[in-house]
Amino acid sequence: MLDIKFIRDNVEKVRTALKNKNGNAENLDKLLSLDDSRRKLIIQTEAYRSRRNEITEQLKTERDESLIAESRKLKEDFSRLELELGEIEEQWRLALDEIPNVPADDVPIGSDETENKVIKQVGKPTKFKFEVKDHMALGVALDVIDSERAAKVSGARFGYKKGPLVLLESALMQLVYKALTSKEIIGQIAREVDPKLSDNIFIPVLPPVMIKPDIYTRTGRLSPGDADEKYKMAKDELYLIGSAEHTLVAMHMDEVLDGKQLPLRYIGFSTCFRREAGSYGKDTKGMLRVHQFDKLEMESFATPETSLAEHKFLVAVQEYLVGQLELPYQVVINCTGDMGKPNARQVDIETWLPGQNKYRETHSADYMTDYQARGLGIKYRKVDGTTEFVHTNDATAIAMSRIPIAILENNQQADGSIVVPKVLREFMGMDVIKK
RNA sequence: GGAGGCGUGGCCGAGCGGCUUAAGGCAGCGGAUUGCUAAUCCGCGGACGUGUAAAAAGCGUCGCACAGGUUCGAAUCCUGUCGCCUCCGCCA
Repeated sequence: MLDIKFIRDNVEKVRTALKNKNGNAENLDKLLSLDDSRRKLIIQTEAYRSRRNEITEQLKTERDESLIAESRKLKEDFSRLELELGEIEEQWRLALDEIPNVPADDVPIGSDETENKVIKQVGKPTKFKFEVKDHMALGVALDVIDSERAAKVSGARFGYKKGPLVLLESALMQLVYKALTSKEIIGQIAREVDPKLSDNIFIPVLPPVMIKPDIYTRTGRLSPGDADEKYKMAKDELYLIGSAEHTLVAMHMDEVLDGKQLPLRYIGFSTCFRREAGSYGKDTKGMLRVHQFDKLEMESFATPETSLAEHKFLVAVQEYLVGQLELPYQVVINCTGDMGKPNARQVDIETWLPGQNKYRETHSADYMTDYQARGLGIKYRKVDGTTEFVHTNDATAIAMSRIPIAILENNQQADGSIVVPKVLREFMGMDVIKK
């Protein structure tokens, strides 16, 4: 959430942000009116409490029936006020949660993904001397993808991945762990972004894949509007996470971190669950958009001074990984209408998919400033001894259904076999995937 | 799922109806003192409201897992919820 004081002092800025992010401007007016009521009620209830405390203080030394009567009377009167305050504060809180983060200055203004801006292209779309197949045609022929049986067992948008494809995913994981826990590699990538940036390695984490509703809300990732996108366990009041980010960022909630250990970087692996409720008819064939996939996600807690550089660093790590795999890609800065509610800035990496003859999103990097940290109560102790909210960043390292698809499609041969990227061969124990 | 125990500030830990303004200690930060370091002494630590151009000071309210209740008054008593620990049961 945003700081209410910031909202009060920057109403027009927040209003513009809300409009640019396709939010409802009425939410802000509602919040401001609730904020006004809330403050008035606080002043009233505090006056009552102050008087009650005075009475209590006097009654410490001697019993006085008239004071006791006054205190009783006060309680009757102000219990009604407190009830009202409680209701207003609840609505105030909900309204505050609905206000999105303010986009960074360089974020393009636009209403949907068509207005995202390509800021960089690396490599060229792969050329073939034969007719290109998509990952489903390749995967079925190689007997490494089976979505028909998955449909019988679990429904649409699921898949069985088999054989060398499983080894390929395992190899990708090992590549990520090896790179992200290497001081040399991380240090080098960091220095190229900003010479002052830390070379702290990423700590591997296997986080829970279920999360409590209130914690989910506090991450800024569960609004009434996007609840439809989440799977919920009916009996247990738990959601299945859509990304390891959700339980990684919440790992340090209500904590005060030691400023000296920042940036605190994690690489989390988890299965991700998405209902894809609003995507009927999109990417219906194949494994590009599925209900369940595995993903390695980077999460970083940094100081406000370094967080933007940290965001750019995470994009650089993504580029390093895609570069290692020798896949053609482009870097896109998302426009205001196509970024998440908690984001101040969002950069996507789109990898070339020959089967679709298009660049498709394989990575996303989210710069949240203190928006999530405020909701989750994550602070750090500064050198002067005071505390402040940390800034959070998250970014995809490798998303499993999509990068293997890119490898299958970009590295296909005329005979339907797949050349394994050089960096994965040692982990996979094979150079070519063939029937 | 059953039985018992326990949740106090960044950490440890006392308090078990008003003497608490949450003792004391550790760590951190600021200051004083000091050839340096160390030691010692003093002060500060959260949230909200008010205050301010903005801050700060000051003032007030809250804050002892969370939510209610009893009481003139609750960290302390009562109820519910959550979490952790021990044992039993189940289980990869």
